[in-house]
Amino acid sequence: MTRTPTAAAPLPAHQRKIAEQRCAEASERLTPARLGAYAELLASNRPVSAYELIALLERRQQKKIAPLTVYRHLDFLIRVGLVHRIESTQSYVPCDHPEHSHESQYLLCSSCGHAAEIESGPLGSLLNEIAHQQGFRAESSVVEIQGLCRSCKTD
Amino acid sequence: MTRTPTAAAPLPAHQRKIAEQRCAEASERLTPARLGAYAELLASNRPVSAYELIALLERRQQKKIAPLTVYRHLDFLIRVGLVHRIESTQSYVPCDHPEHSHESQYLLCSSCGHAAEIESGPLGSLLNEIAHQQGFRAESSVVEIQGLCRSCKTD
DNA sequence: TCCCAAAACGTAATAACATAACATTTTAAA
DNA sequence: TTTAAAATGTTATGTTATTACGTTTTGGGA
Repeated sequence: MTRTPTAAAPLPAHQRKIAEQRCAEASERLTPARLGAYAELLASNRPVSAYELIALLERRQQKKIAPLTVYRHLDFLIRVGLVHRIESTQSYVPCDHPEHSHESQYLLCSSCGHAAEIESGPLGSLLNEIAHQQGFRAESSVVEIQGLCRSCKTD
Repeated sequence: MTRTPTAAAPLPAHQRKIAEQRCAEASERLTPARLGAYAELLASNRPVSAYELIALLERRQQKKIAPLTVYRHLDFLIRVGLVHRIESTQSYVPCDHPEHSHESQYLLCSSCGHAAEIESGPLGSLLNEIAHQQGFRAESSVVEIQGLCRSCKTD
């Protein structure tokens, strides 16, 4: 029995539901192409560059995709809070906790490439406090810690 | 009385001395070209992109400069701790406190473009603590807070 | 002083990342 | 069902950064 080629990376129902919720909240449309890009990011278990994502999607869909197309989808996914951009490596990663929007804060392993999201209330508070002390109105923030994750440390 | 064109941006003696100290500590050579790039960054009072820096240096020196040249000088200046790279805007800024090496932590004004370095012991401690809790060996870190500075907030 | 290896620099080409400009299609709401 | 906004398609181009390779400069040891 033959199977038609997979048209998109599998997207667990749970993740799909959250994606739909976030888009509804933001009054944004979750189109198949956007969902496809999100699913592909989820299928990679590490941050990927925009051009890597293009290659993955082209392989999956067996057709050419323009860079602009993927950049638009990434902009969208970031806008609704499903994806974060890793500034120090110019790559993109699905948010680990997309239920609610939040700042991009990561531990980045330089050996295995894994990006672990930081969940720290005190960190957010401290950043706000620092900005406030300087008379600065913070609108967004980025924290990226480079190093070796627990697994790679021992190698 | 005519003057020869300025060959390099003026570099205050104080800054020059610190640059020499940092290079000595790092056993690195402070060449005229490296010093020229540093002086030009100091002369701009905001982060500049690598290609903006090329344009500034070309105008100053009245000659073509290859991108690689400037990237090498930037790598050097970052290596010895005189310059920081702003990851979220892909630009470069002289360190406000180059006396000692430290992580890159900035308040970035999206209106006037000013980059104000954050001096916060607690922030560094908290980042170390967070990494340590996760079994992560931190090697470097970046903090960038985007928003409006005190002056621009009121506009 | 001269030799030599390492560091710095020069040149050209190209890779990698991102957006502009403009036409067409899809969608959801009036 | 019309229609205006959103999304997408296509092409070109702008911006950022590196690779490959050859030459020059530098500083320390024979």
